[in-house]
Amino acid sequence: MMVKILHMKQTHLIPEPETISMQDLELKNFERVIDTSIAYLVGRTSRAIIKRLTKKFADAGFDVSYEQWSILIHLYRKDGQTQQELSTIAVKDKAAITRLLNVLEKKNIVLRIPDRSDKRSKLVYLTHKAKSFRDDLMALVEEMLQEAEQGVSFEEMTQCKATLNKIFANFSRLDLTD
Amino acid sequence: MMVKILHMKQTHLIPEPETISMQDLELKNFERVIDTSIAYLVGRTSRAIIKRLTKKFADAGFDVSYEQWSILIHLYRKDGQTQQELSTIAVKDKAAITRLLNVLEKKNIVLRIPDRSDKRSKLVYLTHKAKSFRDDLMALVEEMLQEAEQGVSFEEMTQCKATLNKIFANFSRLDLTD
DNA sequence: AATATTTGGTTGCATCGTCAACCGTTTTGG
DNA sequence: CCAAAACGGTTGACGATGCAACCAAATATT
Repeated sequence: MMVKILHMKQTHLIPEPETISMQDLELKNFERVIDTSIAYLVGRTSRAIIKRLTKKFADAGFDVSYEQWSILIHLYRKDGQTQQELSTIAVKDKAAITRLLNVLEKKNIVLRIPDRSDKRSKLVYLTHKAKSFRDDLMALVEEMLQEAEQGVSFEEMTQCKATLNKIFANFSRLDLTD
Repeated sequence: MMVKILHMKQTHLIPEPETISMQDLELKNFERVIDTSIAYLVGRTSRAIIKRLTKKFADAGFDVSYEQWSILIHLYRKDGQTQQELSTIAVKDKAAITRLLNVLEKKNIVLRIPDRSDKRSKLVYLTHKAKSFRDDLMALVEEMLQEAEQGVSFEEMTQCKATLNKIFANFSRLDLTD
C-alpha cells in the first residue's frame, strides 16, 4: 500500500525530486488517513456537538443527556411509538433503546404501555413532565445549532449535509450487501 | 420558540393559509432539529464509519478496535509520544487514553516506558507486532475511505471537510470562552 | 529554601453502544 | 392446524466515554 523508497541514497547536494516526493507521499497518506480523514473529522465533530449540548442541558438544569434527548425528540414528533420503531429511527441497537428507556422511565419522563393488539410490543409515551419542558429543550438545541453554524452559509451547510447523507447511504448499502 | 396558532378556527371551507403555514413551520422545525440536523447526520455517519471499520478489521483477523486504531495511527506517524500528547491529538479524555493503552499493552501492541527526564510521564512505543501489521491496517482504512467516497466528488468531499472543521472550531472557541 | 500551583497519569462512578443469547408472541407455510 | 421461522423486547458481557477525585513529580511563587 505504502510506497517505500525512503532509504534511497542522497548522492548530491541538490534535493532529489524522487526522495522528496516520496516523503510527501508518506505525509499525504497520513494526512489522508488521519487529520483530514472524513472519519476523524466526523467523529470529533460529533463528540463536540454532544459535549456542547450536554453542557447546555445541564447548565439550564435539565437532567437529560444527549442520548436521552435523541429518543425524546422522536417522541415529541410522534408519541406512542414502539421500541422497535424508535430503534430504527434513532439508528440505535434495540438493546440501547431498552436501557435508555429504563433511565427515562426512572426519571419519570416516559411511560411504557403494553400494546393490547400485539402482546410483544410496548408503546412508549411521554409524561406530562416531558411535555412541559419540550419547548425549553428545543430552544437549547436551536441555540446549539446556531452556534455550530457561525460563519457557515446556508448553502454550505446544506451541501455538507447532503454529502454526509451520501456517505451514510454508501455504508447502509454496503452493510446490506455485506 | 414554537409558533402556536394551531387552534385557530376554520370558518371557511377553503384552506386557510395561516393554518397551513403554521403546520409547515412545525414540521420544518422538527426537520431542522432532527432528520436534517447536522448533529444527527454527523452522529449517525460517525457510528456508521466506526461500525464499518470495526467489521473490516475483525473480518481480516485483526483484534483491533476503531478506538484502538485511532491511537495507533498517531503512533505510526510518530512513535514514543506521551499519553498527554496522545490525549490532545486524538481528542480524547486522558482517562480514556489510559484505558485504551491498558488494552493495547495487554495485547502486546504498545509499550509504556517511563520518561527518564520527567518521572511523571510515560512514553508510548509501538511493538514489533504493531509495526508488522501497520500496512495491513492502513490498507483497510483506505478501503473504508474509498467506500465512503462512492459518488462523492473530490471537491464535494473537500468542501464537506472544510465545513466540519469550521463547526468543530466554533465549538472549540465556545468551550474556551464558555 | 519552603510552599503553592500545575501537570501527567490512574481510578471510581455513571452512562452509553454493540453483540449474542434468550423468552414469549405472532406469523408463515406445509 | 401445527411446527418453524420471524419478531419485539430484555439481559449479560464487554469496550468505550466523560467527569471528578486523587497521587506523585515538576514548576512557579514568595
